[in-house]
Amino acid sequence: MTETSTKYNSKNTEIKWYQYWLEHKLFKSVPDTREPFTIVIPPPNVTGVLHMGHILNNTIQDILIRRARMQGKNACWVPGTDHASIATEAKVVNKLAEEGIDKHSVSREEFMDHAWDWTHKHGGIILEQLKKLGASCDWDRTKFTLDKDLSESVIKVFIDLYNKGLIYRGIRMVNWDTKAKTAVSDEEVEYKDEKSKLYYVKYKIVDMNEYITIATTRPETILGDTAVCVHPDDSRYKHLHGKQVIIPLINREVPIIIDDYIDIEFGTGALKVTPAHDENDYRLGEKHNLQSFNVFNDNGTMSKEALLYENIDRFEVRKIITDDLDKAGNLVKIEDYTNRVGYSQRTQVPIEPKLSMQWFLKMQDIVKPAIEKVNDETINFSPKRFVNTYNHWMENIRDWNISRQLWWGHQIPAYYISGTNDFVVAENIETALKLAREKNKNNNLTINDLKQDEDVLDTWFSSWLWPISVFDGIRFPENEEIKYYYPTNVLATGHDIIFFWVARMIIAGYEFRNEFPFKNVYFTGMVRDEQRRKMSKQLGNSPDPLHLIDEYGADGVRFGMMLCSPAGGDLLYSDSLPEQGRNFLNKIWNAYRLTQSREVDDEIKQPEHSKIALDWFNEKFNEQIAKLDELYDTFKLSEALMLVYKLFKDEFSSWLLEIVKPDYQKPIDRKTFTRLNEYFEQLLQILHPFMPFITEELWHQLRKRNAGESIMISNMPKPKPFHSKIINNFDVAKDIITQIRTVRKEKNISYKTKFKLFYSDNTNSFNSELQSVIIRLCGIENFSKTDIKPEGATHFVVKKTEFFIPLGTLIDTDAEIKRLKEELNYAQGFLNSVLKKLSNERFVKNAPADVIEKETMKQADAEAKIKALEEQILNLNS
RNA sequence: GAUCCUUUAGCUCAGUUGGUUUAGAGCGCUUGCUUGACAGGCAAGAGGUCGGCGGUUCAAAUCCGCCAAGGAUCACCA
Repeated sequence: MTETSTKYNSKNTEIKWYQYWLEHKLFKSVPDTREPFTIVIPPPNVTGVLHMGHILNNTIQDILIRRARMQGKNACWVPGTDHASIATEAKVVNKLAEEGIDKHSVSREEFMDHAWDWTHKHGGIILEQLKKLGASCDWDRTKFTLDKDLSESVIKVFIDLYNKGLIYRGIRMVNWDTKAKTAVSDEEVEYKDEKSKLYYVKYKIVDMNEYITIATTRPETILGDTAVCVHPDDSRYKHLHGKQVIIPLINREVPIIIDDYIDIEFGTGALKVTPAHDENDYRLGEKHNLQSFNVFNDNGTMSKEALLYENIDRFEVRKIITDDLDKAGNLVKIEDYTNRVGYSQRTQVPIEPKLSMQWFLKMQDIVKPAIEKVNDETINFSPKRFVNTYNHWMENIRDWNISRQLWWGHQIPAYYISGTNDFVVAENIETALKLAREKNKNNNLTINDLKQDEDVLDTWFSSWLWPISVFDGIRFPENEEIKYYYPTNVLATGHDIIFFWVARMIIAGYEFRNEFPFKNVYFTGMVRDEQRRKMSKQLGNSPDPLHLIDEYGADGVRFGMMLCSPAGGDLLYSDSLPEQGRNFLNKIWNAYRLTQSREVDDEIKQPEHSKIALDWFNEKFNEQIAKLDELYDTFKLSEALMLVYKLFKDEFSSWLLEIVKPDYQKPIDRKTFTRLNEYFEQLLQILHPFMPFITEELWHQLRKRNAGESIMISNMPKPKPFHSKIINNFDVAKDIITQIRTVRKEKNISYKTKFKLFYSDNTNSFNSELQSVIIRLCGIENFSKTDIKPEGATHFVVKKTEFFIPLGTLIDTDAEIKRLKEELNYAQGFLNSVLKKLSNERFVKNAPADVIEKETMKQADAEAKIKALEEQILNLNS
């Protein structure tokens, strides 16, 4: 990039400064005497790649951490990844399958080797990608949920909860993923509306020449039926109470049971009962002591117990059995029907409800502090409305199925002694042996008599400890790091994982440290396309983030993502967003070029207009950064960025720079130059959290810096008292200037043509100090007060002051009158609304004094303005 | 089905405990401006009966009720 280039080139700059930051270890944090500011990254899937959601989420975290660092806090952002049991195992299984290897033909150890190979090869790419975004994580702290220390923490917690009696093992109806061949939690099931069929099938009654017809969406489960259920009050079936029916095709005799769970109105009012494959049927089965046949294999094909169609897929069987039922004369009819089908979030196959032995965590009691501390705002949610969602889930929480029938993950530390119900829980096999010998009072037991549970723990069972375990606070609760960094300050994450993560981390925080894991939770929205569709691979509507960074610069992308991203609200992405960011980068770059483009002359005196403008900007800046702090503190980051953007673009570039700019090729005075640079530097500082690269680049160009110095550890400007009066005065000048510009435009007068400006000020309200600024920006050759209203002049009124620009023949009197009349109209309308209030007795009686005073002042101002306008119109008419 | 949220300019959103001008911003749009930091720019401008109806109040985008549309979460009947 050359000094004279009119365009900012982000690419080289970004590589250079990220290198510099790493070299000088500027992201590194170690405990010291400063106040800590901690963020733990929501760990992405180790095999994942960066998508737009990550960009948004991590930009937010980087903004918060960079600001804290510049405020002098000891900022620590801990990066890392999670092992994503199901997703990663699926990928490894697929890879093995491609090589012709079946998972079950290799040992657990061999499989784990393959999985680690895969992880080392493909894992952590996402962290490298975050560096391109400018993420200022302390990379030396990078953690992985399967690291030794984190794994030990998970096992320790399992044992602890087991010993407290909160973890139990039991047969339950679980959500079975037939592709991953594991149970998944309720939260991992997505329901979708689906067009399906309702099949009406008749079952013969034993010893009667009669049939009972049931309706089902899943005819393949008929093979597992062990009863037909009717409502006790259903008159259609009263005569069948106590009878047996024959299951078609397999001719099994099962009872007709009676239960008021039945909805008489639905279908035929008769329900087939399949206790092994439906949650409600399971309950009926328990209540009525029914048999249970598991008609599916783990992979979703029919099992031996089905008696028919063994090893054929469940959806294939649905078609076959429909035909067979038809042939056998049992199919009555088929209707179209819409119902909701659960799909596995990970593999997108339909969930099969299945009875199986799983490990559960009792939730009822351990959620209590987590509910309380969110509701009393010990933990602050932004936006607040997510507290409702949180409460709803927490108050209806069900026990958490924490076991997964997988190998990739933390193997459950339970050791079976003999059979399946005799086991001990211990952190290793040696301790397990000791416990087993004690438990069975049998010192002859050896390690060979023990067999560890095959299953692993849910990935979230390790990530819920993340804010604690990354500082090793589970294994060593009193270590310096956990005591210094915990609790953390902010968690920034998508609202879609409020239950998976946020809620469970809060639970873990209180359970294991008796303290909240983070003070604030910032929920981001979803990134969608312009039609509000979610970004997805299938639609191909998601841009490649790295490509965007390449094209618009990381700073540009960060700007684009933040500008339109209200907390919790969805972000509708379009390329115009990073484009705006890139344009702004260019603006900053060129503003810098302007400030440095002139020779500095110590001899020339500072012009008055420059001094006035600089003084004004000083006040404006202080006013704005006070607002900025407020916006940060309430997590209104989009608004914070907008404020900085406007401050730089409008106030600094368009007003200040235009005023202090010396004439073409003339030098600039020393005083102005110095102050400009001071303000420029401060602007770079407040811009830095949002756009770290360009600000670092220009901060270094601005002055010679020592090796290792960086804007990212400079002191963030603090709000100072400011004078609103100076700001308000300047606003009047802006108003006048805008009016003059409008005159030029309407009359088509070139900016090169100079003209005279007069004002008539009976009320002495015009602050003539600002004359020099107006002259500077408006090409005025003479600006003076007059008592005689000039002929052939255009008019405007600002506040109570009338202004005249004599334009001689350029004046179109009729148009002038028309414009003034419109203005008069508005002023009169306004005055009326004020008078209406003031003439209302009850208003005058009830409203507070200051409100009435304001209204009275509005009245006076409006009347003065109307008077001025009326006079002008009168003059033009005469 | 239950609970909750949203509805303000063409689009995305601000708008504090009701009262500083008959509502603001960014983008988009319209018009004008090429020697001057930047056309990836500058300047000026148009555009809204604050979803609808009713109520409370001296005063409602703001509080309350009903209705309508959209969305979210949870649950789920075969």
